[in-house]
Amino acid sequence: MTESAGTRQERKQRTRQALLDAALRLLAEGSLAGLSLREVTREVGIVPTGFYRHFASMDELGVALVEESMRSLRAMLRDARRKPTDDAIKGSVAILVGQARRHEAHFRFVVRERHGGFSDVRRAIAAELRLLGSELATDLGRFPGMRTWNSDDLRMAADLMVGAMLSTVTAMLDVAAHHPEDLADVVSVAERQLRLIALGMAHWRSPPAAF
Amino acid sequence: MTESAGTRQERKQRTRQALLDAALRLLAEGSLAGLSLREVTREVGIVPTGFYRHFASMDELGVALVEESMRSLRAMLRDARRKPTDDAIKGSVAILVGQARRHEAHFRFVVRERHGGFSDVRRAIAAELRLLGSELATDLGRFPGMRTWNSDDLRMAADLMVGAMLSTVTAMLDVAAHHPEDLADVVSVAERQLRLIALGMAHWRSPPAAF
DNA sequence: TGTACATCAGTGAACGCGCGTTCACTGATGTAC
DNA sequence: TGTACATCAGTGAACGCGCGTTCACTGATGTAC
Repeated sequence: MTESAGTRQERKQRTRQALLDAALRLLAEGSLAGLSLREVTREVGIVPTGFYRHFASMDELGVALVEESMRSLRAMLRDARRKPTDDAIKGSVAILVGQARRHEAHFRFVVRERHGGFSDVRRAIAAELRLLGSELATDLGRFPGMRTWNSDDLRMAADLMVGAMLSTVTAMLDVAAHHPEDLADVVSVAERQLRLIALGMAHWRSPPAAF
Repeated sequence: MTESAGTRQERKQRTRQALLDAALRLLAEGSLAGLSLREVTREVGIVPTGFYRHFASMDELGVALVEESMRSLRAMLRDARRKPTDDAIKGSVAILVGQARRHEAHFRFVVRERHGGFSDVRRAIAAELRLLGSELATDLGRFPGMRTWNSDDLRMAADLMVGAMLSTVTAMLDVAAHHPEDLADVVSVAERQLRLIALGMAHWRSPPAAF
C-alpha cells in the first residue's frame, strides 16, 4: 500500500470529488468565471494538467457542481413532503433554512451561477429549476383545495413559490455573513410572503384547462 | 477644430459614456468578472491606459453601470404611478415588458451582476433594489384597501413583488434570445402571479405595528 | 488680440504574472497467461 | 503464485497569450496677463 487505499478507480473518483469540493470551497469568494483551473488544482494538491483526467474544462466541472448542488435543493422538497406539520408554512420555511445552512455552499453556487457567465452552467441550472417547479406543482395539486386547478395555474403558483424561495435563500446568505442577528427577520419575511401567496391561492378561481 | 466638438470636459464625459456603453454592449455575452479592461478600451478605440482617466478599476465602472441601469428600473415605477389604468396588473406587466425590451442591456446587467463576482457591484445593486422596494411599499400603502397595513407588511409585500418582477425579467431575457414566440406565455404567467399576490393582499389582515 | 505657461485626455513602450493547454514521462495498479 | 505487458492517474517542463499596471510622453485645450 504505497498510495492511499482503494482500487485505482476508487482513488480517481476520490480525486474528482476533491476537485469538486475544492472548487465549491473557493467559490465562497467569487464566481465561477473568476475561478481558474490552476487555483482548483492548487487547492487539491495536484498539478494543473492533472485536472484534465477528470474534466475537459471548468465548464464541465461547473455542470457537475450543478448536479451535486441540486440534490440538496431536491432534498428539501422530499423533507417537506415527508413530514407534514400542522403549520405547513412555518414547517417549509424551517426546512428551507435548515437545508440552506447545512448546504450553504451548494445554495450559494446555484444562486450565483444561475445568471453567471457560463452558459452551459446557466442552462443546467435552468433545467433543474424547471424540474423543481414541476415537482412542486405536482405536490401542490395534491392539496385539498387545489385539486381542481389546471396544470398551468399549478405551475404558475409553483414557480412563484420557487422564486420566493430563491429570494429568501439570497437574503439568508447575505445576512449569514455579516448580520446573523437579522436571520430571524429573513425567516419572518419568508413566512409572511408564503402566507400571502397561500392566501391568494385559497381564493383563486382556476379556470378549467384552456381549450 | 482638429478633434471632435465640445470643450475638453465635454469630450472627456463623452469618452466616459463610450466606455460604459461599450462595456454594456460586451456584457451581452458574459459577466463582468469575465470582461477585461482591455476589451472595453479596444471596443471604444482608445489605448488600455486611457481607461484610468475615467475609472480606477473595472469595479468602479461596474458601480457606475449600476447607477445608470437603476435609472431604467426606477423609470418603471414612475410610469406605473403616472398612468393608472383600469386593470392595474395588466398595465404594470405591460410597462415592465416595455421597459425591459427598451433597456434590455440594463436589465440583463442588473439581473446577472446581482449575484455576480464583484462585491462592490453586488452591494450597489442590493442597495438600489432595497430603495426600489421602499418606493413600491410607499406606493402600495396609498392603495385604498391597504391604508391600514403596517409598514413591515407593506415592505414584505413590495419585496415579494420586486422578486416576482425580477423573475419575470429573467424569464423574458432567456426567452427573448431564442424563443421570442414564447413571450406571450411569460407575460401571462407574470400577470397571473401578480393577480395571485393581489388576491392574497386583498384578504390579508395586517396587524398593527409590532409592540 | 497675442503670448507664455498650465492642464490633462489620450499615447505607446515595457514589465512581470497567472493563465490554459501541449507533450512526453513515470511508476503504481490491473490483467492475461 | 509468478511473470510479462497494458493501462492510466498524476508529473513536470515548456509554450504563447492576454492581462493589469507603471511610466514618461505629446499636443490640443484652457487660462492668466
